[in-house]
Amino acid sequence: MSCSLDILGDRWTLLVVRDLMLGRSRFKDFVASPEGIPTNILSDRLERLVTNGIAEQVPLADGAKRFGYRLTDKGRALRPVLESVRDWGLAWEPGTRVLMKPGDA
Amino acid sequence: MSCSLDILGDRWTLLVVRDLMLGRSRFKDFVASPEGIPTNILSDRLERLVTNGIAEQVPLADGAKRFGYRLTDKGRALRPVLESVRDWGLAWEPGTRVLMKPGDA
DNA sequence: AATCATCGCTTGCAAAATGAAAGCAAAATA
DNA sequence: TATTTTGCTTTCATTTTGCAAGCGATGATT
Repeated sequence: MSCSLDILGDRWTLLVVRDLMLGRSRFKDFVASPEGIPTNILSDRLERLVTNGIAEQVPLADGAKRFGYRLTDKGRALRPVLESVRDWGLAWEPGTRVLMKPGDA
Repeated sequence: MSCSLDILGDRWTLLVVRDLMLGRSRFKDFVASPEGIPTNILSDRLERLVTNGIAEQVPLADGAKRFGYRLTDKGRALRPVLESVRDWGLAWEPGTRVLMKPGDA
């Protein structure tokens, strides 16, 4: 648990993972999410996700020079964590709404 | 998710919840956990857990003047979160060991 | 081809959170 | 009563956060 929380234990990391799980892959998409992550934090979190093997960089389109981000298997394995956090919020925190639906990506 | 992470999204909160789930209730017990939480942080986290309705204070023994902490229903509802985080760590982070076993408390 | 807007960051800086250590009064223990 | 333990609080240096501005490279437009 402690090791997991060294990686996941902050306000932003799991939100980025959620966006990745929803299929978003580009910097601007993460920035556009309703929570409004600061760009320097996003840079740092993406870098950490990559170094921790949770996400990886991929070329965006054929021959494009930009890159996007995508979850690895290790990253996709976080789905139960995201779902349990979401479900707990829905059940116990009033005014919580769903951004990630059960069947996504 | 964002609302949940406002409460749970840091390195220590879920570790304290885990200790509570294991039945620990006293300040010194949380301090004695192997992760070594600083006492000022522990104070702050216990206070937040109480104000967020995840834990509550209870008299320790009959007529004692000390108080301990205990999970509320809302706090106990975090079990799936703890378990999914633990399971992910076990599966994907090498060198992770189990402190909280499936059948506890 | 030239211009312009967008993208994916980085930098600077103030404010907040963290962590180590020491201190301390009330409670428990001897 | 004397001593130790407990449950914190305080202090302060360091790190992290968050906002804003800036900036070169890419992509789109004309």
